[in-house]
Amino acid sequence: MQDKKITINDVAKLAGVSKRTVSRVINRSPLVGENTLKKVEKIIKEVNFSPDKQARGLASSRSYLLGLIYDHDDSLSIVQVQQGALSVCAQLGYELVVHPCKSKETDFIEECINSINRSKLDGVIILPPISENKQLAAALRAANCPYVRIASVDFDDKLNIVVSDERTAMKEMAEHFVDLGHKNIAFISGPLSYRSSIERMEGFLFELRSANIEIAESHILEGENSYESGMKCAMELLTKETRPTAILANNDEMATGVIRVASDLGIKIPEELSVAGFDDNIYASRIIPSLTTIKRPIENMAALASQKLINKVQSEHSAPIKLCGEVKPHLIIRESTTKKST
Amino acid sequence: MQDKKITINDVAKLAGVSKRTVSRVINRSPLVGENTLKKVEKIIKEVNFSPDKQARGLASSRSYLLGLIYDHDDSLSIVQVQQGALSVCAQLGYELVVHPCKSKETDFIEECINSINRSKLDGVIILPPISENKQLAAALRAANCPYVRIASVDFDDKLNIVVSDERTAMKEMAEHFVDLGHKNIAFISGPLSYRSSIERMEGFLFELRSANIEIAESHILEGENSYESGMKCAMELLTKETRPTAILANNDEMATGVIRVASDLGIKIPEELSVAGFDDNIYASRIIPSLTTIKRPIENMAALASQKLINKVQSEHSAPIKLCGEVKPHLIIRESTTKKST
DNA sequence: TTGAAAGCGCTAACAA
DNA sequence: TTGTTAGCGCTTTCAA
Repeated sequence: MQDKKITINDVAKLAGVSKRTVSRVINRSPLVGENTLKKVEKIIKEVNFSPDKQARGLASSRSYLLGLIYDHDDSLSIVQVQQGALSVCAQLGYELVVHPCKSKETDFIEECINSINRSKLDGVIILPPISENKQLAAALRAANCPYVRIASVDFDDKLNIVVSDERTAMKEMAEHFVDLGHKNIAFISGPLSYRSSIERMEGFLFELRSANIEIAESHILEGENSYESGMKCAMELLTKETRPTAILANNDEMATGVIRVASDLGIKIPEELSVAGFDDNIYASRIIPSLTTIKRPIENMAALASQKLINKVQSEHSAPIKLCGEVKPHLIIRESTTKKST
Repeated sequence: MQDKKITINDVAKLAGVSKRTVSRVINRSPLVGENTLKKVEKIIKEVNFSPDKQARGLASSRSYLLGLIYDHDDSLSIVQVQQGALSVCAQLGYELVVHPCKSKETDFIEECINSINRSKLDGVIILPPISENKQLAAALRAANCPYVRIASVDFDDKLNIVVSDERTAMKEMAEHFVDLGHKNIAFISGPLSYRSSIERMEGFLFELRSANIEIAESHILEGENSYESGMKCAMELLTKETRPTAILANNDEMATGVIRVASDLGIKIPEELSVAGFDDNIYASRIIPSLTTIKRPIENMAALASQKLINKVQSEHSAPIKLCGEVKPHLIIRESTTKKST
């Protein structure tokens, strides 16, 4: 901790160049002679110099802070997301600031923007479902705050969004249901105001139709993506005269609610009822029966989003950014689904 | 967003005072005349001025950034913790930076300290179990970085720690087991290198002894707090000749593992086996059967920790800090425990 | 109780 | 390709 007081001036002196040159080296400016570059870099290493973020920020009006905006109700996978984002941030000298917000309150956008301004965040990553919020995106643009949205559909400039193809993933799920011989299928959608809900639903229904299976309208319920909502919808579905033999829920939370209700009603899963979800949240593999679901590679998506964001933020400066993995969701088959009983 | 450029100079001019005076107002210095104070505060409100954190930080070598240090393996309740901390941070103008770390890697402490220095964090909150790490605390002290630890025992200066009385909570649990008539009880502890594991175990065993119940040594297993570890221990316990009628695990994760194994072995919970955990994590109420457990008010603890930390950071400056609620853990009885079958 | 001036450590014009 | 000179917006000596 001794070396904390080393400043750009010290480096400049030691290297026998000007401050400005050191600054150029730090910022990877191309306008530095090979020799000077080497000399300066050597000194920097030797004295273990790292530039002061605040000073840098004050001078260049950047903060090296990235924000993570998400709805605080819907934060189950937030840990993985943070991990993914951090893996990139740490590498590139950015810090991650968390900002859960309450999308139900009317002034949440204003509140977000204020907070961003106060901390001068260089940019933000927005998680679903508020990543779909148009007003938020517009406000961000107005405030001149770069953002990257994580979403399931391509509703923004390529540079502003990381998408996972949930529609196709849902087809896999539908195939799985078909393979198992289910015909009397029910679906609990997410709120239809979300594009992702529509995507998932359409992907599922479309593929089912290709297999000549049509879900009765009464077997499609609009849920709210919560456990409680899953229970409510399940109760409705499972007390019908002709009960479905398989239920797909828009997410694992709701699927968990379905399993709960089925259990309470004495309906055996998967023997009498197949249930599946979406997300592969932490508990999907641990509940009993373990849940067939679709894994969303949310950690990778967050990493990718960070990369995109930092690229934008650094625009002119060149930054060597490693690209990271796949963002394709895929089916995971577990205990909660099985062949339709005959 | 218009008002972004307003600086302390503008305010000073408008109020007809010097920069320095405005600064005093901002920092709640007592050396300001009543009238001046009012005048300046009025202007500040009018023009919606808020001081620039970076400039402030650069000048005063503070960052208004607090760090949250936790082991990235053990991050299930991290969301609540963040919430609690943020509720306080936001109020007092601090931002929260997340820092998961890998306590298993040898240089994790160095890595932490580096990261703290780089971002000039004003202080950090350390979550269990690494809150118990002595070397980490020592390194923090050496680096002159204020910290507050969240823990289950009082092993540091009052100002540096927020404790929840887990020992007493465990007594409640023991009473519950006794009330249910269990005598053949097993316990899966956490790693015994953790003080919290010891606390919980001793609290439990002690109270049991008061009721003249002694757990056989073979019925006390040391787990690792993970789901998998819970399964492993459960397998051992449930395949013994005389199987326990009740199992308490050191946390919900392990309890979930126990439930899984019992289910696989065809042992009915709670009829044939009572199971309980500790933490009341997100899923404790949702698994089947729902889990009897002890709720740790982790959100409140985090809020309290933030308050303590900010108090330390601001030492001389007076800061109006609302105190927040209880940090007493308590028993929650759900489906997974019941009377010993006769 | 207040103010003037000198930085905090860096980047950004503008020259050279 | 490099250096000089100003600041960024605030806090902090030190005087008044």
